[in-house]
Amino acid sequence: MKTVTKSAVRQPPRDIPLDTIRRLSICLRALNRLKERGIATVNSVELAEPLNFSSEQLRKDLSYFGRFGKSGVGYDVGQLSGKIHSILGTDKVWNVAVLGAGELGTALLGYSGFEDFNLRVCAALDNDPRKIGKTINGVRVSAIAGLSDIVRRNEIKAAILTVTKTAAQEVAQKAVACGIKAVLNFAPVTLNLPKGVHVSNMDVSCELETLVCRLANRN
Amino acid sequence: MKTVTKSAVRQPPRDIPLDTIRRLSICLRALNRLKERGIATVNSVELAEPLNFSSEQLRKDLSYFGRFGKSGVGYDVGQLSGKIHSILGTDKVWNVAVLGAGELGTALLGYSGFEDFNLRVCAALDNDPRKIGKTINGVRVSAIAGLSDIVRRNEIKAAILTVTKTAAQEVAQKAVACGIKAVLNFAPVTLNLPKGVHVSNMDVSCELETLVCRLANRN
DNA sequence: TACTGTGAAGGCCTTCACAGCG
DNA sequence: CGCTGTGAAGGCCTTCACAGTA
Repeated sequence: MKTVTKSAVRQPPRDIPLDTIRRLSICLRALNRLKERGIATVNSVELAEPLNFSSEQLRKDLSYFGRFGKSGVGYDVGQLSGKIHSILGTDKVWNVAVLGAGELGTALLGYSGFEDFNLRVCAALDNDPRKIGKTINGVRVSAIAGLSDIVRRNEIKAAILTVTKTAAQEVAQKAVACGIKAVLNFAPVTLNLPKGVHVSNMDVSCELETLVCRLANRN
Repeated sequence: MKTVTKSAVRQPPRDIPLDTIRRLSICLRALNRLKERGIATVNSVELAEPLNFSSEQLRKDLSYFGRFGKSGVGYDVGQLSGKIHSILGTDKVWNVAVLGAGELGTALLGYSGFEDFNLRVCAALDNDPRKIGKTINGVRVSAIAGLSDIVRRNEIKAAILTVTKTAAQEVAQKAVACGIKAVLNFAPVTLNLPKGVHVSNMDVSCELETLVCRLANRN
């Protein structure tokens, strides 16, 4: 017999659109800002519109996971925030490694956006002897050879790849061999990694180019 | 009467999927790598598969703009590269400004991915007096007050926003007032800008969170 | 023969419209 | 009465399947 508490986060019946997860992440961030301002209740229009998506969209996204609102009222900010944390799996801290301690890696070690999601960059790796041993934003830079140990000790499952495009594929493979299951790739190359490893590309030049293309076509 | 040269890049009949443009950008980069290796001909399977999309997809993407291949053979690398350049509007150089000369802005001033698209970061702006006047990667940092002049002199239409989340909205608005028509936003906030201004979000924490979410749900 | 180009089919996500509920 | 939650409709993009071509 299956017992489900009324307010539990429902296990989604089928695959959730990737964009749903993205929108809920953005909502979570917005909810944190509302909390900081001491706002206790919000409805779907007030929440969604400043984030540039529709209230129906938001309600549909949430409906995959349960029923979190009050008819005629809206959502309790703290409660909804908690629910979305459960949905996203950020109710616990996730440790993350930065691979490549160049300028981009350094920037990410000081990035202010991770806190909303309980993401903690706890390791930085590089092969440049001049960087190894240095401490950047409180994180000590280690040789990539030590990755395996660091991954195990900190239970790291995800890495941010900020090495050069020449090194990216090789370092990514090494990371996967060390147990990394998800890679956020900043290098302007397409990684080819085993099935089951999740890759997301932060392709700066490609994204900028897409913007420019729209300008070029005046639309 | 409408005359169209056989090999011209066709004006697309309707709105092109955004992902089509993204895929063609990635193709262009791959074509450049093939050129460097001296490879003259490529077919749709050889081109698309290493980029993790299907050959049908690639052919469909291209078909919005014309017919560029040879049946039974494939595509001429140099020629296709040129066609995609026309499609993307990168057959001329586009100047871009970086708003915020912190670590992330600095990283982007040294980023190696822009060349494939004829994008040139030619200006860096910041309000920190300690940064103004410094030269980073050959680009002099100016005060944001000077943005309007710089935009006009260099015909800049697109900017990369790397200021803090607190300053992002204000700086973006200022940029739009100076004539910027497209913004690549790295700050972890949702910008609200006038209609007609193109915004693309490089949301590092949100994207990393989406990866982690997939791990958390073991799928 | 081998690969391109493309209508048609299919699938997935968003939008609509409204029933349900406090 | 106001706002949520959700089936149904609609639209857009991808995939399929194959006709066309050098």
